[in-house]
Amino acid sequence: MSGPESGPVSGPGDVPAKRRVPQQTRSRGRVARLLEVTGELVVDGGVEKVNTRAIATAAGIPVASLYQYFADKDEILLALVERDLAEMDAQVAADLAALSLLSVRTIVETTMRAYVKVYLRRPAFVVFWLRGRTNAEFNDYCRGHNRLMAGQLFELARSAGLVADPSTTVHAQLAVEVADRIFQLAFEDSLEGHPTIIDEGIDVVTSYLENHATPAGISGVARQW
Amino acid sequence: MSGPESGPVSGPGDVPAKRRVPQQTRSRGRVARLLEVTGELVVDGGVEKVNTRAIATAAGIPVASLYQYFADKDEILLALVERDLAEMDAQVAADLAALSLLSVRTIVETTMRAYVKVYLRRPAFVVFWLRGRTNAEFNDYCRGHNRLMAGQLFELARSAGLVADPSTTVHAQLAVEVADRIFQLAFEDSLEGHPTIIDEGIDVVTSYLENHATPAGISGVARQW
Amino acid sequence: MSGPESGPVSGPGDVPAKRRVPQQTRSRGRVARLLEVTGELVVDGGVEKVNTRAIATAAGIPVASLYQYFADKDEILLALVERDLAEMDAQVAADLAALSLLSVRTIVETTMRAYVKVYLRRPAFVVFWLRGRTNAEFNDYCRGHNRLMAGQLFELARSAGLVADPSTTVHAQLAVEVADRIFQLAFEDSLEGHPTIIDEGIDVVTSYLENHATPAGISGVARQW
Amino acid sequence: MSGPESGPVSGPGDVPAKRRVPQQTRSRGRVARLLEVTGELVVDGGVEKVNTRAIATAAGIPVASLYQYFADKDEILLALVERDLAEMDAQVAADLAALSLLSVRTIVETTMRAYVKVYLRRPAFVVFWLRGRTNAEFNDYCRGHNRLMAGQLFELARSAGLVADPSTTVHAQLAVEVADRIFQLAFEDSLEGHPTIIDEGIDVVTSYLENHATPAGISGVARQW
DNA sequence: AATGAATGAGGATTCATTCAT
DNA sequence: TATGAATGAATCCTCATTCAT
Repeated sequence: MSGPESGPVSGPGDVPAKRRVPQQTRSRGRVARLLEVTGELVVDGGVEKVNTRAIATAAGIPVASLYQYFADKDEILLALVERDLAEMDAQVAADLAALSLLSVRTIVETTMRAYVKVYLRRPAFVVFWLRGRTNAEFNDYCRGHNRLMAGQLFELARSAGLVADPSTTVHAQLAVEVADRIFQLAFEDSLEGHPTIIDEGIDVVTSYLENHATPAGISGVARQW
Repeated sequence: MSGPESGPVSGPGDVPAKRRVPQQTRSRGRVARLLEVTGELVVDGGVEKVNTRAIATAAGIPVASLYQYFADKDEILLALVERDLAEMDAQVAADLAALSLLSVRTIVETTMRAYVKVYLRRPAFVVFWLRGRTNAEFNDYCRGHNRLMAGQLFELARSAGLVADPSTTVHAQLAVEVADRIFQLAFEDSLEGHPTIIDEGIDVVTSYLENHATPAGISGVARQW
Repeated sequence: MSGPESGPVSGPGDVPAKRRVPQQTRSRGRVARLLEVTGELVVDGGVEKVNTRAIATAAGIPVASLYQYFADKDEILLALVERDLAEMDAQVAADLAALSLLSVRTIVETTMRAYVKVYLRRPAFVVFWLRGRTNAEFNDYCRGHNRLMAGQLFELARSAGLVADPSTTVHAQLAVEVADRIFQLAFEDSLEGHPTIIDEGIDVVTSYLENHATPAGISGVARQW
Repeated sequence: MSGPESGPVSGPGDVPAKRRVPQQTRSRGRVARLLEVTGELVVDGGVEKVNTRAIATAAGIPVASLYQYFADKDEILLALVERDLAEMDAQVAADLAALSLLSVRTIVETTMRAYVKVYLRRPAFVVFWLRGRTNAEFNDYCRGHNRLMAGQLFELARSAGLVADPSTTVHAQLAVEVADRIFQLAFEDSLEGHPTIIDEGIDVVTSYLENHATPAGISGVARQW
C-alpha cells in the first residue's frame, strides 16, 4: 500500500470525487437511446427497478459502456430528468407566450395545463418526478427547478401588474409546490391523471394566489406584445 | 392429519405469508429501542440508509435478533410509522376536542398545528413521512391514513354544519394532501419547520375550503359538548 | 478464555458428542404428537421443509421444548422412521405368519404387499423412506434395516428348504434393495402407488430369486405350524 | 416506448425467469474448474455440503464471480450432472455400437458395464447421481434421463427383433430403474463399486427382461452394419 | 420440566463500478 | 472508443441450538 508500486492511488479517506465525463464526448444517438430505455424501465417498474444491468440490457449495450456516457448511475437518471424538464419548460414558455389575457387564473391554469400535457407525454417523468423522489440529491434538483419556475412566473405576473404589493416570491414558491403536490395526487393512481383533481387543484392554487393579487390580477390585463 | 388433535395447523404450501411475530411476545424495551435507533438512522441518512445491519449495530444487538421482534425489515419501518402516526392521531384528537369554536379555519389551523407539534417531537417521522415515501406499500399506507383523517375531519365539519351542500370528501382529501405537501415544503430544509410556510399553508388550505363552506363554516359555531 | 472463570467449557476441537435424552424421560403423549406433525410436514413439503420451528409450531409447543424430548433435529426424524419401520416389521411378520404355502413367490409377494399396505397407511414414510434419503446417517440406518429384513427372509426361506445350495444372503439383500427401488419408482409420482409397477416389481424380484431356488422354492411347501 | 428503435426489449414485470448466462460467454477454463471443484466437494461431503462459498473458495475465486458463469447455485450442480451424463451417454453409445451380437443379455451387460466405467471415472457423479438425489427438480431431471435411456435401449432391442410382442417401454423403464438402484447399492460403500453386486445386478435385469424377450432376444442376432 | 429469548454461523444473490485489453 | 470479465461490498433472511429462569 505504501511501497513504490502503489502509484497514483488516491489515498484512503479521500472524498470519492465524481469522475466527470465530458459532455461533448457523448455520442448523441446512444445517449438518447439510453435515456429512452431508462424512461421505460422507470415507467414499468419504478425508480427502484432501474439498475445498470437493466438499462444496458434494454439498450442492447454492455453495462460497462454506460460509463462511456455517464459518470455513474445517478447521472443517467439526472440526465433523464433534465431532458424532460427542458421539455416541460419549453411547453410552459410556449403556452404562456400564446396567452393574450394575463391574470392570476390564466397564468396558473395555463401553466398547470402545460405541465399536464408533458406528464401525459412523458410517463417516465410522472413516475420519476411525482412518485420517485427518493434520492436526496435529485430531490434538491427538483426543488431548485421549482424555485426557478416560481421566480419566473412571479416575475411575469409582477411585471404585468397582477401582484399586490407586499407579495414576494415566497407565495409563488408555495403555489408551485402546492401545484406540484396536486399533480402527485392526480397522477398517483394512473398515468393519465385524474381530471377532477387537476381542475380542483387549479382552483386551490388560483384561489390562494388571488388573495395576494391586485384587482387587475383577478380581472386580467391584455398582453403587451 | 388423522386425529382430532391435529388442530388448526396452518397448511404448509400456503402463500408465503409474512411470518407473524406475536405482539405480546415482544420485549417492550428492546422493541422501543429498535424503533428509537431506526428513527435516528432515518434522520441521519434517509430511509434508504436503513438496513438491518445498521439497525442492529446501532441497537447493539445481533442482526438475527431483529427477527425476534419483527418479521422483516419493512415491518420495523412500518412499526416506526405506526407508532408516530398513533401519536399524531392522538394529538389531533386532543387538540380538536379542546376547540370551543368550530369553523373551517379553526379546524384547519388546529389540525395543522397539531401535526407540527408532532413533527417537531418526532424528527424521524418528518424524514420518513414527508421525505422518504419511496416504498410503494408504505406510500399506500400513508395515503390510506390521509384518507382516513380527511374523512374524519370532513365528518366533524359536516356534522357541525360547516360544509356547503355539494361538497364531498374529495375536497377534504385534496385539502389534506395539500396540507401534507406544505409540510413537506416547510420541513424540507430543516427539521424545525419553516414558520412562514406553515402560516401560509394554513391560509392556502383554509381559503380553499372556505370556497366550499356555509356561512357558519366561515364565522364558526360554538361547540356542543 | 484461559482464565479461571472459563470453567468446564469443553475445549475447542472436541468432537461435538450428541447429548443424549433419556428414553424413559420422554412424555409419551407429546412425543407421539411431535412425530405426528413431523410426519404431516414431511408429507406436505418434503423432508427439506421440516425444521424445528415448523415442527414446534405445528405441534403447538415452543421450539425450545423440542429439546426436552429429542437431542437434536435429526433424532426427531429418526424417531419418526423408527416408529414407522416398527409398524412395517409388524405387518410383514403378521402377513408372513398367516401364509400357509411357502414359496419364493409367496414370500416375495406377501412381503412386498405388506410393505405396500404400510406405505399406504403412512404417507410420511413414503416421502421419507422412498424419496428423501438425503441424510447420510439416516441412509445408513435404512440400509441396515434392509439388511436385517433380508437376513430374516432368507432364513425363513432357507429353513423351509426353498433356497438352492450356493445361495447366500447376498442374493436376498440384492432382492430387498431391488424391491425397495421398485417401491421408490411406484410411489414417486403419487402416494397411492402405481399398481402396475408394483405387480411388475414382484415379478422382477421373484424371477430373479427363483434362479437361486430349489424346486420346492418354486412349487412351494406347506407351512409347518 | 414510442419509437421503432425500442426493439425486442423483454418486458419487465414478467415472471422472474431465471436470468440466463450466455453459454458462449463463459470462459471455458474457469467453468471447467468450477465443475471440477464442485465435483470434489460433492465427493468429499455429499451434495448438501456444496454451497456457493465452498465452491468459490475451492476454486480460488470470489463468490460473486460464480454468477458470471451460472445463474444460480442449482445451475452449477446441473451443469456438473449434464457434463457427466453426456459422458455417460457417449460411453453407452460407443460400447453398444461395438457390439456384434445383439441380445437382451449383451445389451444389458454392455450398457451396465458402460455405466460402471463412467462411475469409476467420475466419482462425483456417483455421489451425485446415486446418492444425493435430494433436490426435486434435479431428481426429475435424472428420471427424465433414465426414461430417455430406457426408450433408446428399448428401440434398439425392438428393431433388432428381440422384444416379444406385448412388451412396452414400461418394462424397459423398470429395468433401467432397477439397474440404477443396483448401482446405488454397489457403490454405496465405496467409490469403486462392489463387483459381485454388479454381476448379480446384470443377472437380475437380464433375467427379468428375458421374460419379455423373443427367442432371438435370448439367443442373440448378429448386428446389421 | 418447561420455555421465552437470544444468537452465531451461515446462505444465496445483487449491484455499481473498475480494468485490462 | 468499447467492452468482457471480474469483484468487493452489501443485503435480507433462516435456522438449529443454547441458556437463564
